[in-house]
Amino acid sequence: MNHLTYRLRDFADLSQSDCDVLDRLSETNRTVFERGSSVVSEGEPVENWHVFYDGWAYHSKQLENGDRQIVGLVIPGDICGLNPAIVQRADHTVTALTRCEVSVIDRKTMKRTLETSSSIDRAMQVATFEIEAIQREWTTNVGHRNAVEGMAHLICEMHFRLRQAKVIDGDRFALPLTQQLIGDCLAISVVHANRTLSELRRLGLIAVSGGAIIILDLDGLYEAGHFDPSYLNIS
Amino acid sequence: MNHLTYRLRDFADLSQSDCDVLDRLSETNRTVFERGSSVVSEGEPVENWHVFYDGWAYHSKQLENGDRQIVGLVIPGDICGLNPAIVQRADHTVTALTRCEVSVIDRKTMKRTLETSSSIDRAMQVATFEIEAIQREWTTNVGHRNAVEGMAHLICEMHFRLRQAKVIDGDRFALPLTQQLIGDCLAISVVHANRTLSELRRLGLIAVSGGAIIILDLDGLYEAGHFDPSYLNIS
DNA sequence: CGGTGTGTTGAGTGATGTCAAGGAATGTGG
DNA sequence: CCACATTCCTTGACATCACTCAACACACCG
Repeated sequence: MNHLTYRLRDFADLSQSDCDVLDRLSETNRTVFERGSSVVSEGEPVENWHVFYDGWAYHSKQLENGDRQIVGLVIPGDICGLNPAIVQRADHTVTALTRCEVSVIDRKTMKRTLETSSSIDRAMQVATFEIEAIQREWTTNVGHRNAVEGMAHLICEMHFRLRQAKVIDGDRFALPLTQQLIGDCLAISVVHANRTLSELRRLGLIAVSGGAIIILDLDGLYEAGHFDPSYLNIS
Repeated sequence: MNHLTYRLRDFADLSQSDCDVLDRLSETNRTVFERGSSVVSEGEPVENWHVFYDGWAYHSKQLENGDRQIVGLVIPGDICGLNPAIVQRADHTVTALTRCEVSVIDRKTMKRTLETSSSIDRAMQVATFEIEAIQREWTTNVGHRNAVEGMAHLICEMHFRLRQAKVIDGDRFALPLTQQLIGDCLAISVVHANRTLSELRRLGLIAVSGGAIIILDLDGLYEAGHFDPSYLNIS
């Protein structure tokens, strides 16, 4: 069983044959997207499903003044929420943060698969709803929390999701985001992102080393970010 | 055909029998929620589908410090996005802004209906994705736009959705939100919401009269809010 | 007719943005 | 292995948007 299938098992009870189907599905049409390249572009037709076998990406919306709001992060094993059966034109862009291996599954194949297995269908729906719940939390994070709280919350979320997805198992993880991009997640300027990160270090909550975040005080970080992971366990 | 069914026809091709089914569905179990009452409460199990035949509501998340972020507005004919087939516990609260007539449809009945008609199934999925797209736009609105832009955007969105849903047909509509609640949508304080509203009036974009918004200059308002409705037409 | 929720306005404060400059890290071609 | 470019990080000074506190006006309602 590959790790994508493994991941989707968290979302629904999958039979052995479901798992085989998913394994095959994720291994065909494996496409590589280099760091910085667009997987889906705002305004363009959505033709295929994109399932991230490996690599990170971000969902962003472009603003008039050149700013960019990041509306979601994709980690290995995530599906990209844009459902080509429903969405005609993408309302946002998906960009690879690292080199990504993506299973590009065309609409029809996926349709047939979902019709054949209600468990897989359910797993995809649950995954979609998790994205939705995360989105609501982000609105809250960006809106009502200050920079320190928001950044602590973001780090907690990524740590939790990475552990849940079994991508990591300790309190250290690579975060392939520049401070500019972190700022775009939280809707703060680069300069302020930098100061806020320093503040979290000063508080002894995290350390940073070569693009990796080391969580020094998880409880403290949860508290600082008012992080409550229940939104990540909706089903 | 009742107006709820009429609304869902925007989302999928519904046959006459689909419409009949929906009519019957929305007319059974019609429950009234008085202004201020909770339709769904954060943390509690989600047992039923809620389809708003009439009335406004808001989705909100409670914060530690007593603040509240409104993460979405429900207008007549909307479904409440919480899908009881997927979501076990609500990650947010849904509260009636006006007296609401809600069709409360239990999970099993809906399941049977969705299995019977793929068009209805599709309509519900499209409605769900529209909510998701709106949510992304709100994250952007709250994050990267200042108070004037954000408020202009919010008014544009509601005006557009109300027209799309055929709830109104002119440039005037009742907005059953106090300035406190408007502030909670945009993540600004009441005081600032008040000043921002005055600013929009001063700019000659809108007028306010007894809880109703009158749009004086729609193009100007679109521009002020950088409003582009394409996210509301995803399918 | 007083109470309660809502809207309005002023004054002072704080968080975050902008601009600017330089330093560290990383990659590339010679 | 070095020279250089580029990207990213860091820090300081100053500006601004939005917040808080506070007071009062207004309207609806029992």
